[in-house]
Amino acid sequence: MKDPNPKPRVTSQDVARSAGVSRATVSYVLNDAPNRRVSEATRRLVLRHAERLSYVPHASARALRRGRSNVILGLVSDFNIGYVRDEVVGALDRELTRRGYVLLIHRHDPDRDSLSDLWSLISPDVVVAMSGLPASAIDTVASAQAELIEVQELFAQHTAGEMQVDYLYKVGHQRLGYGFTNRSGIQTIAEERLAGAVARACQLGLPPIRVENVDRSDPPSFERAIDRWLGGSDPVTAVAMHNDELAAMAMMALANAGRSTDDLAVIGVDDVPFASMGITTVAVDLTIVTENIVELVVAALEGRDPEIDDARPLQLIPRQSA
Amino acid sequence: MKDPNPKPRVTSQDVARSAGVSRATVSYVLNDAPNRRVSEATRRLVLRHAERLSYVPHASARALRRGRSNVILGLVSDFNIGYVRDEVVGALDRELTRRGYVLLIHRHDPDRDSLSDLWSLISPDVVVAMSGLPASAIDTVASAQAELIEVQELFAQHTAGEMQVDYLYKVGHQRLGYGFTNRSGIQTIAEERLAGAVARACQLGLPPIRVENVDRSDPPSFERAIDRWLGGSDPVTAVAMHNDELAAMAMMALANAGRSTDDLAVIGVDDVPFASMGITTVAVDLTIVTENIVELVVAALEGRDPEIDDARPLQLIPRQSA
DNA sequence: TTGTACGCGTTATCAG
DNA sequence: CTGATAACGCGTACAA
Repeated sequence: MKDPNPKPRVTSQDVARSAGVSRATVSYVLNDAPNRRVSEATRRLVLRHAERLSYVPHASARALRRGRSNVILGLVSDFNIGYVRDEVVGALDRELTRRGYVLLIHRHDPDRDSLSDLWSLISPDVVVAMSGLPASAIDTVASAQAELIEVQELFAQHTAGEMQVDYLYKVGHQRLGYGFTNRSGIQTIAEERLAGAVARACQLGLPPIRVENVDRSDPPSFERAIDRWLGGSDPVTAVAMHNDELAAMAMMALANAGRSTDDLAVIGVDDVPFASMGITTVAVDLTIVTENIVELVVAALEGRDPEIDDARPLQLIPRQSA
Repeated sequence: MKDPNPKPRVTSQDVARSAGVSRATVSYVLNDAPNRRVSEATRRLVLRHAERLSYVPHASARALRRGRSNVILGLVSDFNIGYVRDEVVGALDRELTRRGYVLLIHRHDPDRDSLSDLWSLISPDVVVAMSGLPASAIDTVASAQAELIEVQELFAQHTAGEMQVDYLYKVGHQRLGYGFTNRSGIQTIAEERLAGAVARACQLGLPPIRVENVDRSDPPSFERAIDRWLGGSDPVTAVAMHNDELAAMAMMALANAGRSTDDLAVIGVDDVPFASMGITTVAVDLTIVTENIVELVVAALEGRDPEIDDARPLQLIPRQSA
C-alpha cells in the first residue's frame, strides 16, 4: 500500500534542467505567454522535454500564484439530484471543460457542515449552489473571493403547477389532489410548484386541492396518499405529482391497490425519458434551461452580465395517465 | 457583476498583525501544532483575532506547503450514477468529512478528456474511480502522487446474475431472457452480471438465455425487447434485468403492451426503495458494501492495509413480479 | 516566540 | 529580440 519509493513529482525545474533553459522560459512556452516571444527552436526543445518527462504543472502552486484556480464548485444537497439537474450539471460540465475549467461537485448539508471549513480545502472561482443555501453563506463565499450563483430556480416553478391543474381541469377533472414532497434541497422548488397548483385551482373555482406528502424513499407513503385521495365521500379523480419519478411511483402504488389511472389520473413534471411510456407531464425544455445556467456561470467567469433567454421552457405533453 | 471593490483576502499575515504576533505563532495556534508550546494568553489572543477577521487559510497555499491537499477526487462517468453508488458516495462523503477531508465528484469521460489535464487544476490525495478507467490512467494518477482506488467492483457482480437465474429456475421458469444495458461507465459491471446469468443457465441445463439490449434513455428499446422475448415459437417466460430501474421500465412497457408479469416475469438487482412496490430483486446490503469502500479509502489515506468484510452482500427478495 | 527558508509556478525586470 | 534572474503568492515548520 505504502509506496516505498515515491518518485518525486516532476516540476518545471526538472523540465528546465533537462532542456537546459530557465524555469521562466519553460513557463513562457507552456503557457503560450502573450507579448513574449520565444524562438521556435527553444520552444520545441522545451515542449519535447516537457512531453518526455510528462510534466504537469502543480495545481496548488499555479492557483496560488495566479490568484484563481479555474475550479467551479457545484454544491448539492444530495447526489441523487433529479433528472433535470443531472442534465444541467452535465451540460455545465461539458461547457466548462471546453473552456479550461473543471467542475467539481460537492455534497453540502447547510445544517451540518460549515462552508468556511470547505474554503481551507479548496478555493473555487465560482460556487454554483444547486440547492438552497442559508443567507450567511453569501458572505462566506464572498469572503473567499468566489462568486456565488444560485440556481435554485431553474425556471418559473409555479408555472409547472399551474399547467398541471389547467390540464387536469381541461380534460374534465374537478376534485384534485397534489403529491408534495419535502426532501431537503428541493423545498423551495417543491413549494413553488405546489403554490402554483393551489393558486390556479382557486382561480378556476375548484374545491381545495387535497395535498398529501410522498417520499420516494418511503414507498408506503404512496399507499397512504392514495387511500386518502380515493377515500372519503368525494374522492379526488386526478393528482398532480411533484415530478415524473413520484408520478411513476404513484402509478405503481395504484396498480398494487388494484386501481389504475382510470380511477385516479396522474400527471407529473419533467418529461424524464421513461415518461414517454405513458405519463402525462409538463415537459421541461432542457435546451433552454441548460443554456441559461451555462450562460449564468460563464458570464460570471468572464466578468460580464449574463444574457438570459426568456422563452418559456415548459410544455404540456398529454399521454395515457391523464 | 464585477465587484468594483474586491476586498482582498484575509491572510495569516493580517491575523498576525492584528494580534501583534508573528505568522509562525498564528500558524501554530490554528493548527494546534504538536510539540509546540504556546502560552494560553497568546493562544486565545490569536484565536480571537482570527475569529474576528473570519480568517480562513488559503487552500492552495496550504496544499502547496504540506504536499497534500486533503482532497479526495471521485471520478464518475455520469452524474446519474445509480442507486447503490449514490449511497456509497453519500456514505464516503460523510466519513471523509468527519475526518477533515473533502470529497469532490468529477465527471470524467476517459474517451474524450485527458486525466493529466485535470492534475493541473486539482491535486487530490486519493482518486476513487467509480467507473472504468483505461490502463494508462494508473500511471497518470501515480505520477501526480495520488493513490488510485478502483471501485468498479462494489461486490461480486456475477453472483447477482447467478442468483437471478437460480431464483427464476426455482419458481419454474426454463426459457429465460436477459435485459442487458451498455451504458458507458458500467460496462464491466453489466457484462459480469450477464456472464453470471448465462453461466448459471448453462450449468442448470437451460436453453440459452435470450439477451436483448435496453437503454433507460430509450424507452422504445424496451418495446422491442419485449416483442422479441414474447415472439417466436418458444417465447421466454421470465427476464432478468440488469437492475431495478430497468426492471421497472420493462414492467411499464409490458403493461403498455397489454401484458403483465404473469406473461413475462421480471427480476431486478439492487432493491432500490421503489422495488418494495412489487419488484422481485437481488438486494444489495448497503451497509456491507458501503463500509468496505469507506475502509478502502480511509486505509489508503492512513497508509495502512484495508480490512475488508467478506460477508456476502446479496440476498434474494421475492415479490410479485416473479 | 520569532525569523526565515521552502513548496512551485508566474511574471516583471534586467542582461545579453 | 531572446533568455535569465528574482520577487511574489500564502502557509508551514525548522533553527534560533
